Amino acid sequence: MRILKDDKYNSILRAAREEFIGKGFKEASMRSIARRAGVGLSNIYNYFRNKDDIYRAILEPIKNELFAFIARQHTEETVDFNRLAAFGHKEEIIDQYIDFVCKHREELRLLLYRSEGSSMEGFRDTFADYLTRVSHNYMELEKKQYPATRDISPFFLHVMCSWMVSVLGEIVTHDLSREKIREFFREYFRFEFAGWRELTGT
Amino acid sequence: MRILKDDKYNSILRAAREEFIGKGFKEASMRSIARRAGVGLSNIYNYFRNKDDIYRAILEPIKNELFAFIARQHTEETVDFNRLAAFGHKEEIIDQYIDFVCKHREELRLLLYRSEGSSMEGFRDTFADYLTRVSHNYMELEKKQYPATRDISPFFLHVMCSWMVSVLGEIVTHDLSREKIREFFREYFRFEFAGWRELTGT
Amino acid sequence: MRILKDDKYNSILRAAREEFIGKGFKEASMRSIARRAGVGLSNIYNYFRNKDDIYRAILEPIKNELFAFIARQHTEETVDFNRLAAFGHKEEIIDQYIDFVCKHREELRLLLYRSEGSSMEGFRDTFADYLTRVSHNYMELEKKQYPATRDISPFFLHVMCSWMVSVLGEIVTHDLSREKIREFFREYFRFEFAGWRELTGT
Amino acid sequence: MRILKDDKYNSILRAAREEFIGKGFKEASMRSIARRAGVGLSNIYNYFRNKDDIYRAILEPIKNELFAFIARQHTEETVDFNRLAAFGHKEEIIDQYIDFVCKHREELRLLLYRSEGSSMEGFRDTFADYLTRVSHNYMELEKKQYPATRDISPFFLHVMCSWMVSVLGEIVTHDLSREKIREFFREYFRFEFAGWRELTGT
DNA sequence: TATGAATGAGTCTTCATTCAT
DNA sequence: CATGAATGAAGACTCATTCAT
Repeated sequence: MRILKDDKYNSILRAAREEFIGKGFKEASMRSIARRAGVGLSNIYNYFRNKDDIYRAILEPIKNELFAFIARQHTEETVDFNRLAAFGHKEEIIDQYIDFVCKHREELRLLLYRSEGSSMEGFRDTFADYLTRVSHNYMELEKKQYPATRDISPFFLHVMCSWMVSVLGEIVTHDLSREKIREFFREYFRFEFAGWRELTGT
Repeated sequence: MRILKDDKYNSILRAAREEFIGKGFKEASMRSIARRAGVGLSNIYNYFRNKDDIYRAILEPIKNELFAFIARQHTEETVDFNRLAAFGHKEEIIDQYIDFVCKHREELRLLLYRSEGSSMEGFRDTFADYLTRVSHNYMELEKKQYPATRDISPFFLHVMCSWMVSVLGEIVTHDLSREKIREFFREYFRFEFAGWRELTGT
Repeated sequence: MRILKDDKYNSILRAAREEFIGKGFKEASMRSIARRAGVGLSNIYNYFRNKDDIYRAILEPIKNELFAFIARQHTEETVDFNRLAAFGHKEEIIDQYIDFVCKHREELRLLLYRSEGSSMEGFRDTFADYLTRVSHNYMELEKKQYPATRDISPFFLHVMCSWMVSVLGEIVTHDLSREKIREFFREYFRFEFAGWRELTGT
Repeated sequence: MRILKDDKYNSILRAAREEFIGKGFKEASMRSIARRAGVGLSNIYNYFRNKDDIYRAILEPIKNELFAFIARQHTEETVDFNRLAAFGHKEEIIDQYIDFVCKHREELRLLLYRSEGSSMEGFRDTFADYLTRVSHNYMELEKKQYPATRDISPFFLHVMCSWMVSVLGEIVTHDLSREKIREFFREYFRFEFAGWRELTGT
């Protein structure tokens, strides 16, 4: 029974994933999910409360993983003026990121662009806000160490972060090889670092 | 009759605008538009062919204006190595842009993020591609004049342009005052210019 | 004005003919007719009372011509025992018939098979009944002259006549050359005549 | 539940039958069927996929029975030159046929004349073609045994078969008693047989 | 746990016709 | 004579969810 239950649960989840990825949240249909999963439509409601519940069950883990990854980058090391540059060159970190992105390309696309109508709608903003908060903290710390660092406006910081989000969006939208992504990141970090120095005067 | 007709036409358009802005294309309902406009549902179809037709009637002008604005920036002046910087500082141009953005904030948000299901879906990409094409041409010209200019990868250029799109998105999403926007642009252009010089080696 | 009016009248008629032939009565749409005719939709109602009115304007003449043709065959000559056979061989009559059929193939198809919903629906029956009545009269006369002629049941007569209708239907449905039609009639008359003699004992 | 389900299923089917018979396929409305059946409109779609599906559920069995009957007549006996005549006189076979026709009068009328718009449209042709094919095979066999048999044109054969179809149509259209039908068949077979001999020279 | 039945509001679009001008 | 606007009902079908069993 336990096993059977898990089986169904998972097959519903798998079916829903396919359906959502294929059609986006709004267009996805419970009927169709049930059909794909080989489960009675109403039986789905024994496993999930509603459509949105399934959606979250699929995307929340990825969202958490993503957030956790970001958090880790900004906490596990001591603040370092050259961190940003360093970050750009630390291949292992980039590799982890690329791994993650490639593994969840489709879910991320879903999350970023096709969540309208669900409780995850506005994820782009949520994510950008999260990045902004984290970055802001980071900059505060940095400023304590290097008081000469010039301020940048909160909104610009926000736009920078939403840029990162859109960068993520572009990557998952285009089918780039890992090598291409790595190349891109190199350009990206050089570009960003230069701009950053210009603004902060460091 | 003429006047009456225009009245209804406009009230339908206004009602539809509100509805679309409030719910996005997919969620907007013809019934609701009719109710808002104080018009018989079927009568709408004497003015517009279908839902999408109304949608386009609202957004196509804005889209065209936007594209025209971009095109104008890239054609009416001779190629100039310092153009980008110059562009960044030409207050009048920025002012025009800000005017436009502030005037059509809501429509642009609609266009960028809530057009799924309509014939305008994928506008973010369409716009980014358009920018990419225009920018690519511009860089070709520049390279002819300054052969030393280093190449940047097409994908990076694409990401840069999709950044501009997301910048636009951020601006219309947050309720910034004109002054805030202007401030932002100043930072933006300095940042971008610095990054650009780093990459192109100029 | 008169001329102008006739122009419109005729162009509506022509447009309607195309529409009806293309879609049948039910599926044909007034809007579409108006569009084809280059006439305002509501203006049609200045020339015709309603959809059905147009339909009749197109098909009644053909129907009348057809009925008149039948009537002529059965009245203009004195009753003659060998008439049927004779009829079968009188090439000129057959030719007239073929002319008529070929000229109005499409209208006849419309009339016979696609009039559902109009006041002409049930034309197959109407026509068969008409033929039955005419034939019945004819047989009465014949019986007066040749009292030995055996009776055939009214229903059989009716079926015979509805056969003629379906023969007409088959001809207009298949794109037969005039020669093929003529050949067919020869077989048809021989067959029919033989059967007829068997039943009437003549 | 099983019983309940069957109840609803059948009441939908019954309601649909009435509706279709009353209005023909095109004019029948799902709303109206639901009303007649005392069922929620959308609930119908738990039993049938769509309008056409219901239509087929009603008519396919009758169609199959009809085709099967024809096939049986033409296969279960050895070819026999006098078969046709024999067929005409074999009362039991005619009786079966009459039974079938009387039992499904209304469905047959529906099938033959009011199926436009459904997947059964063109049944008259389908049926006539089927008869033609079967008859053609039969004649081939006969010709092998009696090489002297003269040919008749394919189109004439086709018309003969479509005559049978229209005979069927006439029978189901008029409310004849079984006795009347039987009488009619006697005449019909004598007539047909005589014509046939005339043409084939046998 | 599983199911099939049920619900009721919802979708966009088309229709023939009438009315006021 | 001509028009565009207006009407109101109708079309088939889908939706996420709940209920009884």
